[in-house]
Amino acid sequence: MLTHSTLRLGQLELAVLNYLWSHEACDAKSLHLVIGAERGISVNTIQSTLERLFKKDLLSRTKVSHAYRYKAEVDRTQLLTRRIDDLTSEIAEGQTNSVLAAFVEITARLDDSSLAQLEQLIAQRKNKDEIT
Amino acid sequence: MLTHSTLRLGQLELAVLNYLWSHEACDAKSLHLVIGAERGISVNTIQSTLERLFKKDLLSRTKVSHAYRYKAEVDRTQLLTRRIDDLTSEIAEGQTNSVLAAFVEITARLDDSSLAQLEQLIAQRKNKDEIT
DNA sequence: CTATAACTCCGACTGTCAATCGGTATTTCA
DNA sequence: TGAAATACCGATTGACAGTCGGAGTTATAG
Repeated sequence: MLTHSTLRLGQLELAVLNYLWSHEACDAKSLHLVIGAERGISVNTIQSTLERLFKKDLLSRTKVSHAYRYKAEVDRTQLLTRRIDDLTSEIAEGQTNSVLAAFVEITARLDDSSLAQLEQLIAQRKNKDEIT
Repeated sequence: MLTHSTLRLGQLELAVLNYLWSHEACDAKSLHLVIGAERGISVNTIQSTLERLFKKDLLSRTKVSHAYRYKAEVDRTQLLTRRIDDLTSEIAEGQTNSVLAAFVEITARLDDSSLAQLEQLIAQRKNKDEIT
């Protein structure tokens, strides 16, 4: 019994998501032009990948004429949060101190501007909590 | 061509790691007693899993009599850091701001003091840079 | 209104990898 | 030296992403 409830994403799925995170809604055909053609894969492969991501609720779609236009339903931060949450339950088993230690480890490698950005994000968050 | 350079770990591999993170070095037999028996799997399965983790450099081993004793070679924080780094390159493509936002999001949910703790660590870091 | 082009959807096949375990080789110790 | 314990190899299964062909459906041109 292999119950992998954890969200798994392949290379092509990630490429699609990454593209849609910085571009407008696309149909399979135009996505094939920008990420499929250079890989030498068919439009159908892009199509299947889009459907899979749709079924995973990571994309939404609307029919325009006779083609679907796909759009990212979750953003980078949401997906990262979800994946890190998965890691937390898998690896840290609820022990939060290891998670924090990893965050510190990673932030320690950042440059000054990123560090300042992080400070600002924290300040925003603290502010929001106080208001609510 | 499916080049999944990303480190992937199954349920049993994680169970083994989690156990070894909080216990002394073990051989396959004793590990089977604590995590294998309840799952109704054979000692050989534990053995294979240990070997796989060893090949992945996540465990080290020393021969004691005619059995290997396995010990975790990386700790929770190191593995978390590595996996989050993987996510960063997969999902964030080097853009750190989304990663930082996810950190803040997760940290904020932990408990009241964690966010302040993270903030303090950043302040220390910035201070250290100014001195150097 | 119909034929064709475009698109969707389903199913099949492949490759990868964790899980699983049997069988054989090897090692230790009585 | 032989029996018991252990390691190692190989085969099998199951899950899932990637891949694409073909059948079915829809839209638009003529």
